[in-house]
Amino acid sequence: MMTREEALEFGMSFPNVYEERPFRDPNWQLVRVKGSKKAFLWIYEREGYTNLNVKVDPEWRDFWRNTYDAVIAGYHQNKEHWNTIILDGTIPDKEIQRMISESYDLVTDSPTKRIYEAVKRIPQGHVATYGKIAEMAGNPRMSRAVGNALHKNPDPEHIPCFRVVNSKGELAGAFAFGGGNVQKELLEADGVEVIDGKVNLEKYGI
DNA sequence: CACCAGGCATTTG
DNA sequence: ACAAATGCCTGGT
Repeated sequence: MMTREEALEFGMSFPNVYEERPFRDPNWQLVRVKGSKKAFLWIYEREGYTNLNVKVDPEWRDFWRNTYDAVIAGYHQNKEHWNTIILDGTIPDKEIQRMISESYDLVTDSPTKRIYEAVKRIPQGHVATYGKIAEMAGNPRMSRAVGNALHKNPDPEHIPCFRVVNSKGELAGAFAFGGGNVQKELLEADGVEVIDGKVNLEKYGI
């Protein structure tokens, strides 16, 4: 059964988080995301059990509450978006970890993040247009935001923005990718033909 | 407030 | 008929 210490350790294992006890009552402990300061895991003792508050998609909220007796509406929080997990040993640790992970995903969710996730989903040997990425990220009309997001790609190692081209199949200018032919070389290494600074969207688009 | 590695519908020439 | 220019959309910095 998961203990208070293990729950905290799991919460702290996510990127960009910190722990805090912002209330008068030191029993209440929060794990928050740096920057936004949004909390995704609350830890406290109540009625002899360690409780966890986690954010939950309203669509799944009742699923969890119905599946486990030890999951109830968020104590001391907005019942629409929060659940409380009572650590009484009746829920498998894996399921608790899943709820905490989903809570983290919810508070770190943003159009920018979805854009990066969409870019990661472009298969090797294929390309996507800015508009396509916008659509995959949830809003077909935010293609401009896609360009902005890719401009400051925080993790080129895992976010293959070289697979993104404009609606005509043209590559980005020399100002991007730190060199004139870098994107072309990356695409060719990927198995994508580049002719005249363009790729054939019929053939390589997704 | 004014930028952007875009895209679309619409207007202009 | 066509290409080019314009305006607005979008979201994050």
